[in-house]
Amino acid sequence: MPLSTSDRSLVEPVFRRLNVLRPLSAEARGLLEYAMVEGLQRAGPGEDLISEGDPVNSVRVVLSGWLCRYKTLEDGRRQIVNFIFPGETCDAHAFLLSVMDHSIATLTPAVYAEITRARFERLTWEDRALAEAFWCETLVNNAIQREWAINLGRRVALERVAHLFCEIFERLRPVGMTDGRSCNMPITQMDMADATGLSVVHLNRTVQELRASGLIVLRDRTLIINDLDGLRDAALFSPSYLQLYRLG
Amino acid sequence: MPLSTSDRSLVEPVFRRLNVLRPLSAEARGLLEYAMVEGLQRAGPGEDLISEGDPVNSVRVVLSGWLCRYKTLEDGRRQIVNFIFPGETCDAHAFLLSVMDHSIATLTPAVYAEITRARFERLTWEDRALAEAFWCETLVNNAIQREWAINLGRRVALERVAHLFCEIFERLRPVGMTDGRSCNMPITQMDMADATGLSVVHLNRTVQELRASGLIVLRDRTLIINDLDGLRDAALFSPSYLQLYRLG
DNA sequence: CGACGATTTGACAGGGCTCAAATCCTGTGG
DNA sequence: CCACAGGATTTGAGCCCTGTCAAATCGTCG
Repeated sequence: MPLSTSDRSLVEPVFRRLNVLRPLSAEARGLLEYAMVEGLQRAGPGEDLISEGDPVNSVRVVLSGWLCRYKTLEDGRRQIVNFIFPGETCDAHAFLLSVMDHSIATLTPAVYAEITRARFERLTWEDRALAEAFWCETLVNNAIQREWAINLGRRVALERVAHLFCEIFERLRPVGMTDGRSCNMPITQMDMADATGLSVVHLNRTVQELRASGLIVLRDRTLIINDLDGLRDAALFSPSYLQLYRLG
Repeated sequence: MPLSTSDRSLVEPVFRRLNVLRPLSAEARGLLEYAMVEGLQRAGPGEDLISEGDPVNSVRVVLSGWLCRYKTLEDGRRQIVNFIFPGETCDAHAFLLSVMDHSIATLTPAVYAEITRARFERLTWEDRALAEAFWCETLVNNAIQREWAINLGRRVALERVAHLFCEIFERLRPVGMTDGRSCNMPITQMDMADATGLSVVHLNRTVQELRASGLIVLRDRTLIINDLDGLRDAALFSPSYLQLYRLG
């Protein structure tokens, strides 16, 4: 199957990301690209791609749209435990365990590539750098998860929300989804509340406080960071856990 | 080097744990045991084994004692993001990234085995089940981290502390460190506070509330769970994320 | 016995939640 | 093009959960 230009630009975020973690050979890129284009899928907003308790039989690579990992309590309380942005992989290795411990849902319309477990294992078996790149992704995810723990456990509301904005911005940047000091912010305040462990009402008031301080503008599904250093200070944000730069 | 009986019993928790994740061959067990016994180390309580920002050049397997992963904010606020119990591995694959994003410290005196990166990679290269077992450990850690996110973000103090006790108990059980409905609890309330994102004062009051409800006894560094089902209900605890049982 | 850390208690303040309602936005159908 | 519906955002009021500060008590170890 020949690749169209639009397919190429669609899969580009994936390689941008993986390349930061491990330099990939042209062959590896070709094989992965081919596998992804064959498994292209679309989903609307608010769809569960996979739910807690489901067995895992494939790997999904997000090409466009925002997704989240979340868990819920019996009484409906929901916590978004991480976001998944274009170029990132859900569950690169989740099939090693028996079932999902959490759910994955789209927050916006999304395009992703679904690769069967067998095919994914063949790909990573044949190319060590590719395998390591995917493992590094999992490890970075782990690090993000830890940062979220301190965010939820030890930062106050204003710091938490500021930190969320810093993280989103820095994670979107390497895949080319920021524009100077602004980026798209296609999720609802409800989603932000569930990501920061706050109530919607208080999240809203906290966002207004950040607006009033002049650090950000959040309007029309767009986030503008007027003062990145200021926002970082307010958030006690230090991006090293994101492993944004080429490793040693 | 012939192994003494005491060495054997020391490394037993490691194999109990790994065997749940992947059945290991006698050869793999032998090689790993040998590597561990060669790298035995001791640490006192409250020692950092490795700190945020440090490069990683070895893998540590905990044989006895309790450790924690933690992060701190500039102003000193600390969040324990996970515990490490006997039989568990710190950083099985952290060397794939450049530096530690968090610190690891002992909460009690501890014995652990330090295996160089090269040796660890040789071991896991030669035995696929062993490699997968270690990867599964990392994935389970990931799942625990996610559960902590919902604990910190969406459970109230009483639920959080109850959940912490449930998790500790269930993680100690498979390595034989529980005794009926009780287990050792060698950490301070300060540590529990930093693990649950509460202040020490409020943690203390919450523990008293759990005591008053008759669900637990916590005294003399020992936790007795009088009513495990009741404690689980109070915690909204569901242990599946711990992957305690043999997979597929 | 003294010292120091851990636990506990008290008093008080405030950050964040809940409930409720108003307003704004967006997409849809007439 | 306008009316309307439903969701998202915003505002208000009141309360309570949790944090802070300070001091007392308990425990342990030298």
